[in-house]
Amino acid sequence: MRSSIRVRFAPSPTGYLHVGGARTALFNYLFAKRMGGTFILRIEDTDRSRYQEDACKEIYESLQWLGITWDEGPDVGGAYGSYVQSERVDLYRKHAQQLLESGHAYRCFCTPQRLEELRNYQEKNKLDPGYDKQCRNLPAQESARLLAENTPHIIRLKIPQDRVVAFNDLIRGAIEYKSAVLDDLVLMKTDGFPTYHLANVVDDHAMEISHVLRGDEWIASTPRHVLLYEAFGWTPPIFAHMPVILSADGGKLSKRKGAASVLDYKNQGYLPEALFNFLALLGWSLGDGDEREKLSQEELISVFSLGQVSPKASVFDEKKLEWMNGLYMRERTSISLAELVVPFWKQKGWVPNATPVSDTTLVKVIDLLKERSKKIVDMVESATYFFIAPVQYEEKAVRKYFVPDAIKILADLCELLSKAESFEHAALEALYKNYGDSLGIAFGVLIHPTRLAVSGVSFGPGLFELLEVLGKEQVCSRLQTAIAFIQNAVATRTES
RNA sequence: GGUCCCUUCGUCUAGUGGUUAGGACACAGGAUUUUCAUUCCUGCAGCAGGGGUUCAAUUCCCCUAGGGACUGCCA
Repeated sequence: MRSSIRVRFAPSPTGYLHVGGARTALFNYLFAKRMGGTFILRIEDTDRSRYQEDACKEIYESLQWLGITWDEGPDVGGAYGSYVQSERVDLYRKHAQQLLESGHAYRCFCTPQRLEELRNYQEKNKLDPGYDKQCRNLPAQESARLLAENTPHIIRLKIPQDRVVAFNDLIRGAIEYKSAVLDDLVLMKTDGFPTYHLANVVDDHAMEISHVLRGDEWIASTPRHVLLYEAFGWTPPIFAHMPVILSADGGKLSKRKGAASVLDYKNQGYLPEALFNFLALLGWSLGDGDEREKLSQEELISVFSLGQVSPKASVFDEKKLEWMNGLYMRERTSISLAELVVPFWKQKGWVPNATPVSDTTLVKVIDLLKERSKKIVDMVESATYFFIAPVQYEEKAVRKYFVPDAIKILADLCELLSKAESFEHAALEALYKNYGDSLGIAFGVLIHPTRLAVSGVSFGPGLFELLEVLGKEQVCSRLQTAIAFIQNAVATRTES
C-alpha cells in the first residue's frame, strides 16, 4: 500500500534539464521510494514567453535516462491530472477569484511602465525595492469602474502587515520572516495566466503534495507561499530546500564550464547509473560512519534520508564523477558498452554501418579498452589503431625501441608469426617466449618494439590480446611497415 | 542596499563538549603488471577569523569576514 507521502518534481519547460534540477528530481524520487510514497512529475508552463517546444521532451528523456521514473505525470496520467499547468488555468482563475472575494487579494491596475519607474526611483534613492501598494486601497467603485472598462490588470495577494511568518525547513530548521519585508506578490498576470506562486500552491494542495522538496532559490518565496496557504485556509506541506550545485570555480554551473545539461553527460558517454550515484552523493551522505560511496539505485533508496542532506552548496567535481564512471564501466558487460561505443566508431568510419554492435571482434576490442577508460568517449581515440594502421610512431618510444637491433628481431618475429598455426594470445605468448629464450633475449626487448610497430604507441592493452584481435594479416603487414621505417631511419642516420 | 541562508583537507564529505579530526576524489611516492590502466600500500593536506559559555570547544552562543539565494506581470 502506498503511504500518504506525495512529492513532485515541477520543472519549467524553458530549456534543458541541468544537473541541479536533476538532483532535485533525484532527491524527490529517492525520498518517495524510501517512504513508499508517490513521485509526481508536473510541468509548470505558465510563462508563455519562455516556453520552449522541445523542453518537455528533453526533460522526460533526461529523467528516464537517469532511471528516474514517475508514478503520476503528463504522459502517464494519474488521479490528480492534468499534470500540465497550462491545462489547469481555470482552476487558478477560480482560486484567484475566491481570494478576491474573501478580501485576501486585490486587483492592481498599475502598468508595467509605472512599476518600472517606481523601481528606478527606489533604486536611485536607495530605498527598499517593492510594490508601493498603490492599488491595495483602491476604492471599490474605482476598481469596479476600471474593471468594467476592461483595463488590463493583475491580481495581487494582500500580505498582512506586522506578522511574523514562520515555517520549518527540513534541511535548515526554523526560518522566520517579518511580513513587512514581503511584497504583495502577483497571483494572476495580465495575460490571464497565474504566476508560479499561485499555480504552485494551488496544485500542491490539489495534488495533495505532502513534502515540497525544491531548489534553494525558492526559500525566500516560501513565507509568501505560507501566507497563501493561510489565505486559502489550507495546511501547508512540509518544506525542504536543496542547496545549489556550483561549478569548479565556485560559480554557477553552466554549459561553458563543462556540461550542465544532463543530456550533455549522456552524449559524452557517462553511464546513467554513475551520474545517479554521483548526484545522490552531492549534498547528501549516508552518515553514521557509513563510508560506502558506490551504491546502486536500490541501495540508495533503502538508505536515503532528508535529514542527511547538507545545507551547504557543493561544487560539482567532474574528476570524481569520472572516477566513479570508470568504476561502473568496468562493471558493465562489453556487449552493453558496445551499444554506446560502436556508434562513435561508425561515425569515424572505422566500422561499416551494417556491422552489428554485438560483432565479436568489436566486443573483444571493448574488453581490452574498458578497463583503461573512464567514459565512453575515451574508447574512441584510444581504439584508433584497432581499425587503422598507425601512420606515425610515438617519438620517444621510437628512440627507445626502434633501435637497429630491432630490425632483425621484428623480421624474425614476423616470419614466425606468419607461420603461426594459432593466433590465440596464449599461443602467441608461447611463441614469443620460445623465440626470446632461443636467443637469450629479454621478453621486454621483443614486446616493446612489437607494440610500437602495431599500435604506434607505447601503452595499451596486453600485447598478445592486442595481436590476437588485430589478426595475422594486420600484424604482419604492420611489422613490415615498421621494419622499413627503422631501416630507413638507420640509413638516414648513417648518411649524416 | 535590504532580507534570508551557508562556512571541516584543493574538491565531495563523516564526526564529536574531551578523537592521533575519519573516508573518498585529485595530487605525490612505492608494490604488482611486458607497457598503460586496474588493484594494493604510503604520503600530502582541513575545523574561515575574533570574542564569549565551559574544567574542556572543531562541536553551543555572539560578532566579523567570505560565499550564495531572493529582492520580476520568470520560474
